[in-house]
Amino acid sequence: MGEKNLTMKDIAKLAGVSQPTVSRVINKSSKVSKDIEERVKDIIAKYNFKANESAKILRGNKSKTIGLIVYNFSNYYYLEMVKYVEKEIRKKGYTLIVMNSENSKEIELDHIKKLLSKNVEGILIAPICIKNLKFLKNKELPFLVINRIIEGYSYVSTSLYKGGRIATEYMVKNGYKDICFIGSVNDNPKFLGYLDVLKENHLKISNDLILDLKLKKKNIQLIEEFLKNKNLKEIAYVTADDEIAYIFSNILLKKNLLIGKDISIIGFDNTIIAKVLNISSVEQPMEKMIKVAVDNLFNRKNKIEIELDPIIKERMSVKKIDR
Amino acid sequence: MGEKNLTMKDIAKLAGVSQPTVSRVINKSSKVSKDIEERVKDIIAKYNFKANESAKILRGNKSKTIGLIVYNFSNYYYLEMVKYVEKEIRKKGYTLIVMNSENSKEIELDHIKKLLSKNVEGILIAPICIKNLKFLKNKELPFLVINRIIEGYSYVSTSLYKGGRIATEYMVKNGYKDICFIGSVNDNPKFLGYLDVLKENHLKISNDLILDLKLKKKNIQLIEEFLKNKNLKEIAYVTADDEIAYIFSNILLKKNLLIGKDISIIGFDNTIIAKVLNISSVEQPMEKMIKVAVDNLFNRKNKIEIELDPIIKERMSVKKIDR
DNA sequence: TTGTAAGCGTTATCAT
DNA sequence: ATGATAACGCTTACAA
Repeated sequence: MGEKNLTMKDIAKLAGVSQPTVSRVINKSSKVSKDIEERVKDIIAKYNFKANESAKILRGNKSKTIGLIVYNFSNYYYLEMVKYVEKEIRKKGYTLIVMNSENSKEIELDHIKKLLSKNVEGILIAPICIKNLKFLKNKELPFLVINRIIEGYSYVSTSLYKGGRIATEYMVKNGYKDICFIGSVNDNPKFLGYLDVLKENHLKISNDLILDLKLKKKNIQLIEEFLKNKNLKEIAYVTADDEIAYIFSNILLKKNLLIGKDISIIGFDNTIIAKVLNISSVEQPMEKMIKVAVDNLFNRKNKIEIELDPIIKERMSVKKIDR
Repeated sequence: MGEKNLTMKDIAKLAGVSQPTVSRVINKSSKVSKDIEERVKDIIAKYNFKANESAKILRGNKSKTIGLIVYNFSNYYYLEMVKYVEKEIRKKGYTLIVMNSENSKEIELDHIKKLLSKNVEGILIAPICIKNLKFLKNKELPFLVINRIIEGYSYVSTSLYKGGRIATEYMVKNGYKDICFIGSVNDNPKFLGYLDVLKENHLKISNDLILDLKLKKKNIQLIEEFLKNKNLKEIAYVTADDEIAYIFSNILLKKNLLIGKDISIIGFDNTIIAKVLNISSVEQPMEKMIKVAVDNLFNRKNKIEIELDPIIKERMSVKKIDR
């Protein structure tokens, strides 16, 4: 009980050979006689020996580790990302370090520096600060922006602009003229997609139809205000994410308005929330995105700019209306 | 672009001092003259230098890293765990390696060996194989079983037995005599809690009330069978997790049975699913559990056996009935 | 106060 | 085919 990790030296002594020979057996880096190989392998198996990675890395070996930095975990979307990234890199024999920057530039930079000092082979980052990316760019380390499109950097993302578009187009196709956008408006491609579709269809663009807030419980009054004097059944709601759709729909339900019957709403991200809530949602093909990202993280010769198309996962939360 | 990571030697050269002096400045390990300190610090800041961790570890320093091994990520419960573990250890300046053993003993052992070779300072593990724990026990490394109670090992967990009890007692208190258990029965403390409460209250224990299956879509027929010839409105449903509650409730809803009105059901884990579904659920105090686990991972002198109490998060999915 | 040198556990380059 | 040895980048004991 309480044994220190064995070293190659220990294994070597147990096998009665020199330490480099153990290394040779493990790495098959040069010929070793059959009987010595057997002997060493047996001891390695018996003790579940695994060579110290720090020493290997210091010597110049790969760390077989990548880092994932996201700016929050409150959205289930990013938690799911952890699941897929771990799965995808494990296939390649890699290990995952997970970091949350909590929307802080300083924490994000700390994380990046830490990953560099840990000799990771690559970084996947959902960034909040371009300056930090600039710093990373000056390094030898491969990195890829995920889930955001940032000019001048390699990224693998889903087009949130297109997401905003297809959600809005979906409502247009279902006959709606008054289409609300609920969610953050600033610097939000989803919102731009929403606006463009309205313009193209000569539909009303009005502050009256735009609810720009992070929905919190204390905002219920604001929402009540927002809903006042509206013919609710003729309005469609495009939300910036499922969480918002959830909170919003909850409020509507308290007014005895039934989703898919009285109210048309579409979520974003197709998380477990949309599934359970049984509402349509714009799905970002997460698994595919992560697969593409991981595949491209290392083979990166040129800049990579991949923008995947979102799709709508339909769940009957939008009813057709006659115009 | 493409710069290699700097070393202390590089910093030393830039500052015109010896490499150990740089180390001294960084670690404040001994006195350094004011002006040299300034000079070195400026260069470190300018280049965002951070010392190579592999070298430090090899030299005997702490890795400031811990590993988390869980046996699956399909349950949202474990994804949430990632969030809290990362948060809790980040407070202490630690970094998190996340691994999924995918219910495989072999993968689990590989993960453990990998973490050892990476010189992590501790391991939190939701294990599937006691033999692997035994292996870990022979090492110097602190580790803690989370979310399971395994005799002979240190653990921080929530009592699933008590969880099964309070869920069942809740139904008893609400007047039910026929209480169903839905979920895996083998080696499941929740199920034992359920059984004990039924016994203590002299209530019917019958295979007719126990649905032992992992609910999949293809099992719908089995469920239909299960529900046949039952007076549904007089039965309460205790489920082994929210996911099961979700699938089950979906089936009930298709029969136009309304939760909280026609059907009484309680979930387990109080995940986002229960929240969105708006059903009561047995909550394991995850954040607290992780806090306790992380706090105790390193300060472990003796064996630690902490079993937290679950609580019921009430959401009106259980209606009282007259007996 | 500062520099020199040893050593952590590997891999790779030499000899033998 | 195998062993001795240097080097990776750091911390620490020792020398100056």
